[in-house]
Amino acid sequence: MGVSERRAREREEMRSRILEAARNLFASEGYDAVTLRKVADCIEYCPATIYKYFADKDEMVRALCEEDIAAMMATFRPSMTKLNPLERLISFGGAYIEMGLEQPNHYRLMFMTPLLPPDDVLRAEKHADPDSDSYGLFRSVVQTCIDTGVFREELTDAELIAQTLWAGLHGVISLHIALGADPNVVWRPVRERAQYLHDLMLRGMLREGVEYPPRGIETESALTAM
Amino acid sequence: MGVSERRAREREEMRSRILEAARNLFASEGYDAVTLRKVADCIEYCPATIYKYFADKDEMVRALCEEDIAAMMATFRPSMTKLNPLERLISFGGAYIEMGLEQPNHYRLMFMTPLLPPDDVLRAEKHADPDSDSYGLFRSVVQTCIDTGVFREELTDAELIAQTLWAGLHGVISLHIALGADPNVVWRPVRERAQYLHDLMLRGMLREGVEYPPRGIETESALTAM
DNA sequence: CAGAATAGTAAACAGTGTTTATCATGTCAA
DNA sequence: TTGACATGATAAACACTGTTTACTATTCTG
Repeated sequence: MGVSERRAREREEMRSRILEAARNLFASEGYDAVTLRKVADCIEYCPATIYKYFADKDEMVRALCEEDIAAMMATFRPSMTKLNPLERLISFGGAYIEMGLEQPNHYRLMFMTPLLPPDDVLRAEKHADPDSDSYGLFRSVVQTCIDTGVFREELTDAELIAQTLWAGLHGVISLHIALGADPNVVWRPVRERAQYLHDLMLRGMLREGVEYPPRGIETESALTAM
Repeated sequence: MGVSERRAREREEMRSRILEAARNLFASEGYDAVTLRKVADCIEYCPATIYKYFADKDEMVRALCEEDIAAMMATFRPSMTKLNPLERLISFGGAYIEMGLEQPNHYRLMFMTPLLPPDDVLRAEKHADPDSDSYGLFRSVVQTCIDTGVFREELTDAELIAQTLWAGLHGVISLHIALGADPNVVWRPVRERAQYLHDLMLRGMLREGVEYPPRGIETESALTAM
């Protein structure tokens, strides 16, 4: 009965071939540049064939995005064990920033584009997978910081803290992606702004007596990811 | 020679009629719902006519957005004179948050969508107009705060401060617009998060001894705008 | 070996933003 | 007043989208 396994494998290979054809287009030119006809031409199949592997264009590009982002965040995981909770948090933020700046098209689709009303029950289960649930991982790091007394006494809501830190970094990244080329604003360097806001938020949250680690930690982990 | 004035006026009226037809569609259903054929049907003209008044769809919708956003921000201006610099800053932030939450489609187009390479020289001059340059106004409020000793001594760069505060608030708003309906995140109420991050940033910037004003100021000005 | 399931395709469908060629009309100088 | 001209408006087409349908082969399976 090895035939069904082979079929599944061939199917997976075809799926990957489609995604790889779309990947270059998307990463370099964005969502609109990914045309089903272009992708089909690239792999020498007809456009309708793609619908045998993906429900629609959006599902295809989102699958590709999730793969790539999960892969980038995965390269960051090993360094987590070597650091203390606060360093882990800082390092995670740094990796997130680099990810957004290096893959703006990915970032734009995943974090700056509202997803259609799901009406699809399969999505919810898919995200339960901790590898692709970066937010869940981030929140658990925040929880660890709370448990080890990193934050001020009154800060007990991991969701609020995680969402606030996320929003801050997301603001710098997304504003840079959307308006970074706007000539009407004299932008300060985006990494400096990200660093400054990151520091500002964390210092405002730290319990008195907890020392803020020197910079360089998140830079190292970002370098290993490149 | 009143004929050319009348012509210009008629042209402006027609322009307004187009924009008003597009406004409802856009505000309630977003960019993609604004179809040139729908707009044309609505005003009982043919689609090609719109091109006599706007270069393309993007210019049309952006013109509409700028008008509406400038109008919302304008309702906020009068209250500025009554407040001290720090209160003004806080009030401005509050108005910005309300604007983003009340007009998500406007916000999305103007602050979450990269503008095409301008290659158009007219745009630069247009934005010199201080009424539509909300960022310039905001930065000037920041500068006043610097000049009156609101911020810590080392904070002397109005651009950096303005861009950082903007990024923070933008992060909360844009993340809410893009992923606020994501069932995989247990979101805390968006206004509370905006308030918290706003406070967090400002408190981290305040000079020692400067007291942080109580809440309620920005709520009042937001109410007058409704 | 018959039948079901699947991969793949050509062609069409229903939209989109945009351009072109053409017509009508109101303006203005000769 | 008339002829030239600019302008507003249009019908029709263009060049694309994403997507669906009807129809082939091919391959596996009971």
